[in-house]
Amino acid sequence: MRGEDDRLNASDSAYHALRDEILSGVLKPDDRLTEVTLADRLNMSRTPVREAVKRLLIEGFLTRAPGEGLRVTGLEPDEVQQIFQIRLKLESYGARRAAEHATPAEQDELHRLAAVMSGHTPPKTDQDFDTISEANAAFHRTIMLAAKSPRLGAMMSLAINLGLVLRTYRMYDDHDMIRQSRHHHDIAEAISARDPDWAEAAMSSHVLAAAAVARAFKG
Amino acid sequence: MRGEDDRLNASDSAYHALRDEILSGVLKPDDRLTEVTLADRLNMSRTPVREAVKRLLIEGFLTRAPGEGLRVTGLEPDEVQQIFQIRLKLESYGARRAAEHATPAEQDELHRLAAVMSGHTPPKTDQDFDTISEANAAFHRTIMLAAKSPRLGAMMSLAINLGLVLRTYRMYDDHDMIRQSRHHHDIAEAISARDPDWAEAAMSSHVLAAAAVARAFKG
DNA sequence: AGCTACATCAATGTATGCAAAAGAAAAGCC
DNA sequence: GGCTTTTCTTTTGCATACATTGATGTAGCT
Repeated sequence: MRGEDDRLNASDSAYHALRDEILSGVLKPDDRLTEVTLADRLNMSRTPVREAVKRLLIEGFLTRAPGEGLRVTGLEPDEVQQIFQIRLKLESYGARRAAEHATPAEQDELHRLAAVMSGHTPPKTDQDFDTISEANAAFHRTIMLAAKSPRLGAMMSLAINLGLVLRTYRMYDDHDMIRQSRHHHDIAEAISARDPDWAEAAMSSHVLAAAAVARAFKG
Repeated sequence: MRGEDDRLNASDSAYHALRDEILSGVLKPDDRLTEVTLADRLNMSRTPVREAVKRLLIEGFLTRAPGEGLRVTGLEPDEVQQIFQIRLKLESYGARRAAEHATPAEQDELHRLAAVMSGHTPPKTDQDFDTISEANAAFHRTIMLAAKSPRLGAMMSLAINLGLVLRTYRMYDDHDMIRQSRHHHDIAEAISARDPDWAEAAMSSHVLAAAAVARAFKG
């Protein structure tokens, strides 16, 4: 899943490149951008850049000033918590539905991913971090698929994109990551037990814990 | 807000045209489409159609079959209820935030819109229907604005688009519409009272009532 | 006859050129 | 000198041509 930018089409790689630059802070809030500028920077024509920009506009990462160009949307401190609130509601609903609709294969996959995560937790190397990060993303994606709701899927992918703002795992210390890993096991078990209430509560707890970490984090 | 298709750019009007055709059933689920076909039908080039299609893909109204073209996404009966569940969670959160952040002007606007609705309820003419429908949309949009959260706004606009599936007001009888109108007054009052719990509960009640109507509706 | 390889076609992806809208700056008018 | 008008520039919107990809079918070989 990494280093395959070549295999992606230009439109998608433009989208990811821009989003990463926004999230990582290379493009700072209130920076003025223009489609041609971006196309030059990414060595491609305006067309794919345009598509990427349009998507980022819809998702709220960019805003277009009428006659002036594009601006990176600033992220108020309060907004991080709002994003967690939205994820809380959508993901806990997703977990509930997953408990109702997950196939055996999906249940196994969730347990496997949870095991991968705990196997590398607490992380010792950057490699561990990458593995965990990927397994984490796959875990949540699998739950979304198991929820068997294309519409919810569309919403969640947006919310998860927003959630990427917090991909800075530097916020998490060892204790936090161990807890997070345990939560994933809880969620997988709740889904295997086909217990929607448990799955919803476990996911809520998981998201709220992450929100608390983010709230406590300074710097 | 009506009859101004001319003032919209091609890309947006393509989006609305296609979405309306999907929602109204002109384009039926599993219909096979192609970008050129659509461009011809709408008398424009592929470029704006492409943008519209991409957005509809993101929103889940269309899906792209790898080597085959585009398909209109079918709407399982269960999915209508799922959409209501999503709206329930997002809109009640929006109402909560609106109660915390609405300006006096926004509060007045909500009361005004609620009054417009009840003034035309129960509707006697198609004109009344249009007025109500518009005031209803404006009401929910105002709450979204009052919530003062661009990210939530992005999510809600997606959810509200999904909610358009239910714009068929034919489901509602007079009794339902009177109740709906009363709910809007409740919500406006809760927000004016700056009572987040009340606002959230009132909005939940409102959405769940609509979900119940949809569930009971056959044909 | 069955399989492989190549040709062909349909659909999407990308580049580029031109048109239109919106601001900003400069020139003319009062 | 201040205000209006015009033009120039910047940025986005749209169309068209070309490239690429993947599917289908057909011919040739075994």
